[in-house]
Amino acid sequence: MAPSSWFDQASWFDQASWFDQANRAYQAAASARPPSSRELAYEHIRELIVTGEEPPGALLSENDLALRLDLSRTPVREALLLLAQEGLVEVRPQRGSYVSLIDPGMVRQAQFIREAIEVASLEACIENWTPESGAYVDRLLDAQEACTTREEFYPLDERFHRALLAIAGHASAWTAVQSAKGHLDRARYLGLSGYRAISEYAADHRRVHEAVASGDLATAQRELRSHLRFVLDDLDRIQAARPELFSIPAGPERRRARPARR
Amino acid sequence: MAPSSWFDQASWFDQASWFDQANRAYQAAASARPPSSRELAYEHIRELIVTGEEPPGALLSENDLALRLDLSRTPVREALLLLAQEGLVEVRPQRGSYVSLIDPGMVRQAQFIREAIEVASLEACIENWTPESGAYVDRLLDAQEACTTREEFYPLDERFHRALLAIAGHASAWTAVQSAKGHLDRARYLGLSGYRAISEYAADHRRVHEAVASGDLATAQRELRSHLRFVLDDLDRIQAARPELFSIPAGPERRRARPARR
DNA sequence: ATTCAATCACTGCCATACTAGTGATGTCGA
DNA sequence: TCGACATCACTAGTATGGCAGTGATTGAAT
Repeated sequence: MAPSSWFDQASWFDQASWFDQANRAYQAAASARPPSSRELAYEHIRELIVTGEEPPGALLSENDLALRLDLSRTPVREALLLLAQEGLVEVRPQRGSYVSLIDPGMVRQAQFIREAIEVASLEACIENWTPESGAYVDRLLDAQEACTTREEFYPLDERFHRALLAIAGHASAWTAVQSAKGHLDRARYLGLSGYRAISEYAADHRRVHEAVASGDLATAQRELRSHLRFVLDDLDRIQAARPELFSIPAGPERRRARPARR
Repeated sequence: MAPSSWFDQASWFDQASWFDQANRAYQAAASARPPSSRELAYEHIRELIVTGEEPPGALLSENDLALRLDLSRTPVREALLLLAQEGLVEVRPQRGSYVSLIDPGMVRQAQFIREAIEVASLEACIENWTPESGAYVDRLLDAQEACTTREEFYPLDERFHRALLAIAGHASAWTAVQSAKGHLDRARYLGLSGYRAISEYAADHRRVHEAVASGDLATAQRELRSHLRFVLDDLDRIQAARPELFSIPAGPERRRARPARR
């Protein structure tokens, strides 16, 4: 196998004739110009949050982040603003910006939105199904089944779900899914040790794929729905294990030690 | 009738015992502190765009807006950033910020997302249905049927859809709906003279209400779906009538005359 | 008349300075 | 010992200035 051949962006777009124009344009625009400081800050901070490196409740000081990223406060601040709109950061005026505590209600909402969009897209997905898209997804699933670590699997997982939307012609709905997904991914990273094996997720994907390929809408919807809902099981376990990360019991706590005076 | 008694925010929240905590908290936080300059700028500019006062393609200069709103560029800039993420503004680095041209694909996506979320919420809506919520919606519909102008109707329309989500326990999904709704509302404002009368929209609402109240999920879904899809018909008519507002044919044009030199 | 390069007014991007608000800490008085 | 209060370090919010990129205008050269 040559795993990188269908893994890298170029081949993805070469083969992806059904990928809609909006997505191409977005990629083109993004690659034409070096990423702005704001984009760098956004990506960096989002990564910190989603992977749990900055856990829920942690203080995200504009000044501190600006120093760490070697930027001025302005782009950092704008990144935090976007993350706040996404719900991953809570800005308390004149007090501080914090990594949002995990609000179980919020996660369920995110789950609801994601499920609503992805399940609803299956109908168009089946209509637009072609041998090419089938072959693409098939290769994606082969790769997933060969994965052993989450780090390998997660990008492919994301690509699978994104591909279904793209095939349905709703690629730009991915933005909405993604902003919901931030909350879900954060829960997944915390529930890491994996109550459910990667192989099972891949098997879920395979079942959805087969149902879509055979035009069985009801089965596809059922399989996708149950696949997406596993996150919620994780959620309960995580909350039982680490209640301090959740918003119900307590307010945010200061995590970072106060820096020494100059 | 005492129209203002169920129209104002206070009574809405007093009666809305099923309204979720997130929403209360949001309202409380919003009312506790006077709105920030950024929020003012955001609301103001969004209003300009959605109502069509600044038509698609219009230049929105940070400097110009800052002068008009008597603010510094920072809050204006941040408002534009949020609007850009929402898709209502297109920022072209070093060139200018423009009111997004109406992208029919984008509107369809917004429609798809909105429909997916609202239709999916009906199931929980029926489960959670109570006499109180029924009575609230009923009064809302009475008020809608008494409306004669769009200005009266639109807020009530929004409240109806929001109430269905709230009853379903998915009130916070409204955020996602709303950001999609910006695009749809813009289309509605342009298609103004109303190919479809307000009374018909109100009648749609009534049918959805009755189906939900009687627990007829399938009918409720069908009615809501067709109700939401009428926007798309408008869309085609508007595009035929005013193609210059759409993104397919041409690039953005300068609308504002260049100011005289000093 | 046409081409092409210099110019320039304008843009958004980023850095920096200043402000007002907040809450913990330390101090003073009972 | 304990409580009220002044202080102060730190926060995000806002204002402003300098920058580099962009594209239309201009005017000279062909």
